Amino acid sequence: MSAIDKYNHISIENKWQEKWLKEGTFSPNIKTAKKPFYNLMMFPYPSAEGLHVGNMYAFTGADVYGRFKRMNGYDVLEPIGLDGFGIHSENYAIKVGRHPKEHAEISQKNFYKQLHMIGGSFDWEKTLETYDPNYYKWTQWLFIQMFKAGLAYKDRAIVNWCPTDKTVLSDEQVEGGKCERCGSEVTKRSMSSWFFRITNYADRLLDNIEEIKWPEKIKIAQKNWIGKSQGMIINFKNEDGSDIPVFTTRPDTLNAVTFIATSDETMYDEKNETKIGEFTGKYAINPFNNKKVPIWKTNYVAPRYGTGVVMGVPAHDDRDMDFANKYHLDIIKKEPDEKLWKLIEKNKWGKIHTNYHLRDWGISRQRYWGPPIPMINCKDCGWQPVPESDLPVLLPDIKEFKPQGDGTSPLHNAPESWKKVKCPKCGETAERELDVSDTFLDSSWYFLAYPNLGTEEWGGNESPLNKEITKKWLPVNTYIGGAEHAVLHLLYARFVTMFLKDQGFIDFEEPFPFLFGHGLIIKDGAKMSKSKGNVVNPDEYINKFGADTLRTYLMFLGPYDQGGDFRDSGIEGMGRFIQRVWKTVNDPKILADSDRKDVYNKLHQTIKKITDDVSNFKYNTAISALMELLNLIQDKGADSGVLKVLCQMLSLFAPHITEELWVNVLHQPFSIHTSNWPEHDAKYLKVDQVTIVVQINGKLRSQLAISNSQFSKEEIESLARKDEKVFKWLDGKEIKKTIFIPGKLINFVI
RNA sequence: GCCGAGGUGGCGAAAUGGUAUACGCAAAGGCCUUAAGAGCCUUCGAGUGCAUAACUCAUGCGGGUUCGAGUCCCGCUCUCGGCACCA
Repeated sequence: MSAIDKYNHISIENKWQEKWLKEGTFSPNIKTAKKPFYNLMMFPYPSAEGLHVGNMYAFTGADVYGRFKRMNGYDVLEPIGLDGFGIHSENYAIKVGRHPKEHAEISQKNFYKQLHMIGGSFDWEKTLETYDPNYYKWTQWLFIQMFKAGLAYKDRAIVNWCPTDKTVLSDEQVEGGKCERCGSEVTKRSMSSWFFRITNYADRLLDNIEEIKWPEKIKIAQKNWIGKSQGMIINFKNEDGSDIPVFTTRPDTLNAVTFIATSDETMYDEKNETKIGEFTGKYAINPFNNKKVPIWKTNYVAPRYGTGVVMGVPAHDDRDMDFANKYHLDIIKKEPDEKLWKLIEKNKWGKIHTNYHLRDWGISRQRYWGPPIPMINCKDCGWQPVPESDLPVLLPDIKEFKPQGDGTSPLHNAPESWKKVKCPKCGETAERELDVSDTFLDSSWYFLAYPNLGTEEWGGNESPLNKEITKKWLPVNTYIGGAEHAVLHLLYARFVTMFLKDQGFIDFEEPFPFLFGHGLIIKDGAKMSKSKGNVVNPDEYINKFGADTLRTYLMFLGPYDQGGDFRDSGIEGMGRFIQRVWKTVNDPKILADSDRKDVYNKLHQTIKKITDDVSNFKYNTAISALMELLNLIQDKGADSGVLKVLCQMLSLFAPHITEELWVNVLHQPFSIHTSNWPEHDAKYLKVDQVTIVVQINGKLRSQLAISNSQFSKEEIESLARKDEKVFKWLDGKEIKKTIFIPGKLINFVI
């Protein structure tokens, strides 16, 4: 390598990160931006170990896109912050014996340090943390708006209870009967909790799915979760004449009902496929034919779906059939009758009803590390919201913050002076709500906050949203994240956005019209997990190879929407590529007179390909095109114009080394990241030397090198027939048909 | 069970219905070096073959459409994700 030094990533990456920060290179002017483009990656929660390579994969893929838009003339806002409130952070703090507040400070420092190291084009003037009182003031404000609109209510209900985290969970936070955070078996408990009426928005949440550009699988997951099903509620009669309402999507099978199955909260088991039942000794009367059918208590009817009672139709439902077989109940084989629908309505035996799987969002958490729910209970006036001018309700700094386990919140340990408060309505002594709100409420609106940080509104009391700025920057242009939030964050954020629109605070109702779901990074063919000991820590690799190499490698692994397999040997190869770029651009010999024509053709093909690929998030093929270009440059030489464009294209993936080359080797004005994205010149794409493929019956038999791609079918055919290899195949055979595709191939059918 | 994404060299992967295996990794041989490392050059789907001649066979399996199928259609199968007694 002689005269040219090996690239030293440590000093150079640091140097440019500091320079970008100092110059505000990636901080658009929120007020005056002409072409605003909001490029957002899903909010990270700072985990115990710090930034995970999976986070880095997500952020880098989003960052590449943001850089591309910036170089195409957009004022790109790419903010980052921490979703640091919540059970996850709190549990870790408990584990290491720290107060959550103290732990948050430590992990914030570490997380932001790592986020600097990965070289994202973040706007460091626009960071936020959900545990910052300036932020959760508005989370509490949002709760109050919900309450004022009649969409927040407190009710005693059967709720999901996680015995390990010692708190209530929403339906969305229960996955296959287990807590989505800690994996413990979730139990049921009757408790008084706050709920948001997300079910009021079920139809809009469902209908709008058609209009948003999201990955199909995420859209389907939301549709299934909302679970709209149309049917009827039919009233069977008890023997005393009272109603037994039954929800069914198959009223046309009312003529084949042989029993009634009721749910039982204590018997119900989501995973148990063995049907258990108990005859109640009572009978119900079918309104259609006045037939008496037995009423059974069962474990297979979901208590919180429909009316919690099902009409048993063994002939048309496998579950009912299993049950009837087990307990020797009647089976009536009758054809379904469409006319029954009308008959039921006409005779008022029942009415048309739409049922949803979606249920109201349980917001209360019996934990410490969250925003206190801003409500006050007065024995005379009932529940009253905290006056908005009194927000935020600060989370009291208490020593006994651990979850209690008896269903009460740790805020019971707060001083009386905090718990007792004057009723905002009558002024008498009243009590604060002691639960905190769900972490997912914090993250349901954070994207609205970033552009509004620092505005007059943000510092005021009316609403955190400046109308003009919000209109300018929102909705989010590209939202990038994993599919694991399909029915959690993504559903809540849509709901909250719709609500704020209805309240007149914003004028759009879909927060993320475009969502790109990236794939999952695995290690050596297996999912990363602590127990397997194969978790990739990005710091190690950044120290060893540099952020540029790691970023480019992650984007090269495979298609961005499919994820990829992280292998140590692979990243070494990418390290070699980055070193080769350094060496090539620094090499004075590369500028020597050379076969420029081939290089220019390749360059312009590459510009076109990379522009197309990056527009479509096909980063892996964009990088391979850059490798091909570099290979050709090494082979044939290049002028500085070619080298500049090479650096610009690579800068999306490897921002530091390319800045260094741009400024200090190619002597271009700072910064490469705000330079204009290159455009391809069509004249270089016209290839004057083409290869025509000659096929016999669709099989490749020969190739013709042709200097003019405009040759006619006749000219090509005669050239092909003269070809020795082709002649051998055609000799003595009758040509039935000739297929010709200009500039590409000719196929003789014999 | 339902829904979604997939199955291509030793490996990660690429291919608007038109040259399958680009790009990279690993491997082998060579150059350089006192040596090692780094770097550079060459080879690299399987088979027959002296061959860098020619041919045959290969994109999970079986059919089909087409001059031509990894790509489109039908039927299987396996893997990975998500949902699930939702009536």
